[in-house]
Amino acid sequence: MFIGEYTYSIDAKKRLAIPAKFRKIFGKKAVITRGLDNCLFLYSIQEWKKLAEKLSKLPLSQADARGFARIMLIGAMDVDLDNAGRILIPDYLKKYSFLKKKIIVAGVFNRVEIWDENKWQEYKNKTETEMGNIAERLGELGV
Amino acid sequence: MFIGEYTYSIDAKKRLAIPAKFRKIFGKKAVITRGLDNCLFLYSIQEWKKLAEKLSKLPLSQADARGFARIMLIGAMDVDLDNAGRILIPDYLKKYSFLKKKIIVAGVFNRVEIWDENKWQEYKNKTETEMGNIAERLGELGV
DNA sequence: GCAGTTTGTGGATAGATGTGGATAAAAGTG
DNA sequence: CACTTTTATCCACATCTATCCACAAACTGC
Repeated sequence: MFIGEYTYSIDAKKRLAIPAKFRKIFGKKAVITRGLDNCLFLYSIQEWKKLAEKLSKLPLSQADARGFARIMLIGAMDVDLDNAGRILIPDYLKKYSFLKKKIIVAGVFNRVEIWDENKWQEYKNKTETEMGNIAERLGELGV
Repeated sequence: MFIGEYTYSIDAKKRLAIPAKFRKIFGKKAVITRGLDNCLFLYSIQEWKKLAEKLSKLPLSQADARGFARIMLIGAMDVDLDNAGRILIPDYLKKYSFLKKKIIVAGVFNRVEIWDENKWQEYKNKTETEMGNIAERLGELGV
């Protein structure tokens, strides 16, 4: 599915390009929503339906599950891709993810993540140090 | 699977040749990712799928697992081999691995490693001096 | 050794891609 | 209702990329 890291910038008309490789999967429409760690998630329509189904089945009684589902569902918005494969990001999502000008667009399996460049660097540094040794983890996975 | 050490250079169009022997295994496509010690790993599609499958089973809700999967997956990129068996290396991976002009391409079991020549020499020197110690450890392991 | 094949390397060219702007339609405002 | 502001659709174009093709060097089997 989606794979790879790309750098784009939001232009004067607030448009953000999606990598050509990803466009072919999305088609003309996609769903954007609040992600984790202050990034945004972009799903294809099919994937979004699957995810929404799962989220709706989370037990209403559990506060944390309910919160998780809320974040994902309430923030969601359907977006169109223009002829050049660009999308418009709603203001409230732009605020949520601190998007400025330089943006990282990254494929992670069944979703695309959208990060402000600074936030991405921050996250990557933090995670790489916390993660300790990649080699050990790979070992645990039997790779 | 992959065996041997080869030297190539990145040409003016940023293309890096893959040894003919390896091409037959890869076919037309491969997946390149951040490796260890500032080298890059090149996997065949089948091998990558195995690895990705394991990563995909890590729970999305746990921050550290999420981080690990992100770093591994977002660092990855699918690459095409042209008719002459050459690939294009994304800029962010070139930076990560300090690739300049002269490149070492080496087969290591189920993956191919890509090193900048200088980094490779550095690593080899370091490792060879530690070799004595490593040998002792292997002895402890009964090898 | 030699003819034919494979391999590494370089370049040409058409098409795709990223980015910006022009214009038209829609929505908001006094 | 007139006017401004925003949004959507379309077009322009420089740059990048994929795909071919060329060719010398190395290798192959005979």
